[in-house]
Amino acid sequence: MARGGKAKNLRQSELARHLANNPLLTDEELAGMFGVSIQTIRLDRSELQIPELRERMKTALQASRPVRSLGSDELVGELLDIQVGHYGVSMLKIGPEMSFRKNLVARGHHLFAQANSLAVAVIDAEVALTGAARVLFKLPVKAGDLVMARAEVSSQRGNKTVVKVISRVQEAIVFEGIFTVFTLHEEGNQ
Amino acid sequence: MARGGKAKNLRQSELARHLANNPLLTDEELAGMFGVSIQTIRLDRSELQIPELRERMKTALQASRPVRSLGSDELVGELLDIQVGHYGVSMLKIGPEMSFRKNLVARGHHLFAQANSLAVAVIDAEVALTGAARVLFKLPVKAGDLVMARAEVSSQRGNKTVVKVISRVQEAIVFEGIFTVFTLHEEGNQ
DNA sequence: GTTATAATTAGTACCAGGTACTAAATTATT
DNA sequence: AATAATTTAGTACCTGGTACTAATTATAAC
Repeated sequence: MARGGKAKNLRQSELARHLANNPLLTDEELAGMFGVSIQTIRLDRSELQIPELRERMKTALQASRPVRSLGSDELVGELLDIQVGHYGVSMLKIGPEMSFRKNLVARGHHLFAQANSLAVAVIDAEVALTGAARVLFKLPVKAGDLVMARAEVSSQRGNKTVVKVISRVQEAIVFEGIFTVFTLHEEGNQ
Repeated sequence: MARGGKAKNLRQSELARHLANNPLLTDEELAGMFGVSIQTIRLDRSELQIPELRERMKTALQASRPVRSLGSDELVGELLDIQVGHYGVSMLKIGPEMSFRKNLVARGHHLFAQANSLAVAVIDAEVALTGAARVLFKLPVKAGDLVMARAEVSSQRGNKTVVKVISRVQEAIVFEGIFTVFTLHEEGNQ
């Protein structure tokens, strides 16, 4: 091949795609997949500014840890301020992985998760569970946005607490929710 | 040191703790931290059956990926059946990482995410966004449970569609939601 | 068909972070 | 002092690279 370099471009974009999906692929494996030499893969990577395996693993690990986008952790987002029993504030940075691919609008359940976990965190009890919620997605949130959620306990009777959460992106209200949370005193299972 | 080996035991348990918190530490760094030689660290690791850096990174990455408990994918759960515009069914297996550590009860937003993403998937449009939702968490769901969500389009006027979602664990209704979803025709950004 | 250039492949020296092994030195215990 | 546990040293080898130089092959343009 020469000047055109269509095969090269195609291979490189495929390569970038593969590595984005699976950062654990070695140059040798990639060379096998594309039927080219290891050196070619290394040239491709250097042209595409894609670092080596170990670096990719590191960044992939770091990306998967600190943001705690959703899933394993108790709180979704970063807790900025809290006064248990009264209010709490958390911040969530919307990443592209939290958004629809087509338009990069954040998927609703991420905003819900931030608000829900904040509402539960604000409750002054060992164990608290959401019993009901009413939510409004007032404006679309886009990847890159920083969502600030503020939860306030608005009433508390017995084991039933109502928490209001308002989430903003730069002053604009993007989400509102009213969460009814029930507290359980230990052994709160069934 | 000899028979007792208190210093050794202490160092080894500390080492295990450190590596659990941060799998990226090299033997050299660990040797520095504990003031011993690299060889000692390697002996410790082999006695503790702790693999080398690269392996640790791999397993840490895999642990953070495959479940996709929430985040990157378009649909939360596994799509079992769908008739776009009418109904959809999805299944979600609740893992311990989706639950509160204290009582292994699933955190509400996972059920919400399953229902929300299913409601959006069921809509017959390029782009659909949740505008509002009313949800009820009727029974606690525990780690290990298989949640079946069924979404049905209950009304459609203009760009506004109402979808009802009912989630069950073995016949028992654990979640109900009414989602108001708005469709956008391309370029649906702002 | 020849030629200039792009693209690919080969080869070498070097590096980090290891494994696996052998052997020596150190330290604690009795 | 003798013995056993522990630690350190040293060597050969491995993977998955970087960085560099040089040779080879393909292709478009003339």
